[in-house]
Amino acid sequence: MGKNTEIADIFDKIADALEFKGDLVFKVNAYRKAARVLREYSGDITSIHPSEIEGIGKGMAEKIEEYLKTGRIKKYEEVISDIPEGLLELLNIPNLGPKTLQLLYKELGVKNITDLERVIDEGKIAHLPGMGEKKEENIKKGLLLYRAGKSRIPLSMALKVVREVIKPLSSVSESISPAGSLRRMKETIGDIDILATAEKLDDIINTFVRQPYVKDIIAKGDTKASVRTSYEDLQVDLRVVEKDSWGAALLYFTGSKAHNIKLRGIAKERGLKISEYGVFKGTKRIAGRTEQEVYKTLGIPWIPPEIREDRGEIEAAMKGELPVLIEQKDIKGDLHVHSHYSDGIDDIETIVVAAKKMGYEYIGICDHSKTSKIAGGLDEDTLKRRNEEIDSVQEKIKGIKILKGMEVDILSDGSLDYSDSVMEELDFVIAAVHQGFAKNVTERMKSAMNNPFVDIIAHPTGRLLSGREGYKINIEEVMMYAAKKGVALEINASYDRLDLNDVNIIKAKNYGVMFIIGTDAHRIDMLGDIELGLGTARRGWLEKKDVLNTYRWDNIPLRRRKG
DNA sequence: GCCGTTTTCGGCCCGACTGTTTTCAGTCG
Repeated sequence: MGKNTEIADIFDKIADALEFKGDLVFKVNAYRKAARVLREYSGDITSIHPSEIEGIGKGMAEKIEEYLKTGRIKKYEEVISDIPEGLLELLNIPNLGPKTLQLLYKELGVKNITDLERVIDEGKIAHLPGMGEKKEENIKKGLLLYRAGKSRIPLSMALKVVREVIKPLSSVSESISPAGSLRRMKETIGDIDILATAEKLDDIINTFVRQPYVKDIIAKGDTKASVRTSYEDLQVDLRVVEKDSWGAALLYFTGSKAHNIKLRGIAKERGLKISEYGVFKGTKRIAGRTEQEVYKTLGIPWIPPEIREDRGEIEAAMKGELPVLIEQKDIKGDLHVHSHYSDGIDDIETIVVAAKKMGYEYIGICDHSKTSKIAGGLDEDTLKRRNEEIDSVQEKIKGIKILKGMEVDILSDGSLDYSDSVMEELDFVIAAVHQGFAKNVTERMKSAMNNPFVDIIAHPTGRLLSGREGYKINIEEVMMYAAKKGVALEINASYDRLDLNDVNIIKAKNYGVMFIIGTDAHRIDMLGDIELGLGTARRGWLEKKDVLNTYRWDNIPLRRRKG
């Protein structure tokens, strides 16, 4: 874990503690904001003065320096000194906020989750001032959810669910769109947000809560309903608005929260007020039908949802320096597809036909090398046979170039799984770590990059969204070396990887790294995962020129061609 | 605690829904 993250975690804990104690909301927010910007900061915190970062002032900067020097922050130790360990953890329980927790602690002596369970069982909460039967019931429900460990689901699954959820609502809606973190293509999704509009607003709400996928109605009002669905217990929030508010509501509901807060702050400075109903001058609505209209009142162009994270996009928009983000139509081919020669399902012809159908100009067949035995890695003879088959399929199918690639293992001593003479015969090589995750990975990757036939490093951090931590690696060092050597880093689009992720992409781009977006498809229906990789690349501010597989094959700036 | 093209003091995004309330606090997003 980097220093940035360590300090961010402490700031978040300070915020929890202060909130619990009933300190000023603005102070609490200041700590939360500092934690967020620190966590996402793309530079080296030790090489600048922290207060240069927006959201970090004198006080925070002092605490950061204190931590870098001594490894601790006194303020943190002070604020938690009189709070029992494990108490603040209870703030993660839905429907249980700081005020209620403070009440339970003071009046009933609740110090941990066991205590909380006990006072619920004994029915003690309902008798407290401001509490009642229903509040107690809601806390009980929240505790069950918390126990179930309701975690975030992968973007790919959320995209599938949202299509199912929207289907039956389309006929009663005039417009309907996913919003929230799903529209921003975040790698994992907490709950699904949907915005809709129609002549009769309550029709949509009523249709929605009656769907067979609704397991439990959490809340239902005139303009908003929340339900728990039978899809993995996923929560779906539906909000309906008048047509004139569509753009303002879509903006508001898409977030991120930090992006909205900044926009609203800027509006306020100019005597305007932005809400989900529109932009207001006094009581007069001056915009709101489209997102473009809302941004325009602030004098800035429309900002793509994927970068609405308050990571400098609003400032860039004001200066007219928004990136022109990469799009699906820019992708000329997929360079990371496995065939049945290793651990893929489909034969080469099937893959090529599918790739052609996607409109690609080329497709890179990219199997595992010999050491990856479990994944059916190819020895030199099998590789030769595979390449001959590629030649014969190429004879048969025109209009798409089939490339001979390999995902070559980086071995535990940093050497590569094939000799140079084998790799030289290939169109391109992706080098990858598949074993020894804790063994000198940084050095091994650098050593692999010293080989002139290595064009790309696959899934550079090795993390899996489903929980695997990834390599023990200094990723900044790898980025710098990749930039120096002209080796591209992969944005692996496989639903469980999305590696590099958004923040690392921004960092790598700043170092001058080039990228590929590869699906790592093991069957042809996974070629569509390119959508996930594109979303991630866009979240990383990438433009067409940053990504190798947007170039035509004859002028793709591969390392081996640059000499 | 942060911040400043009205401000170094006095602001700090805005609203829906729920449950407890005779006018509002808490939680959530």
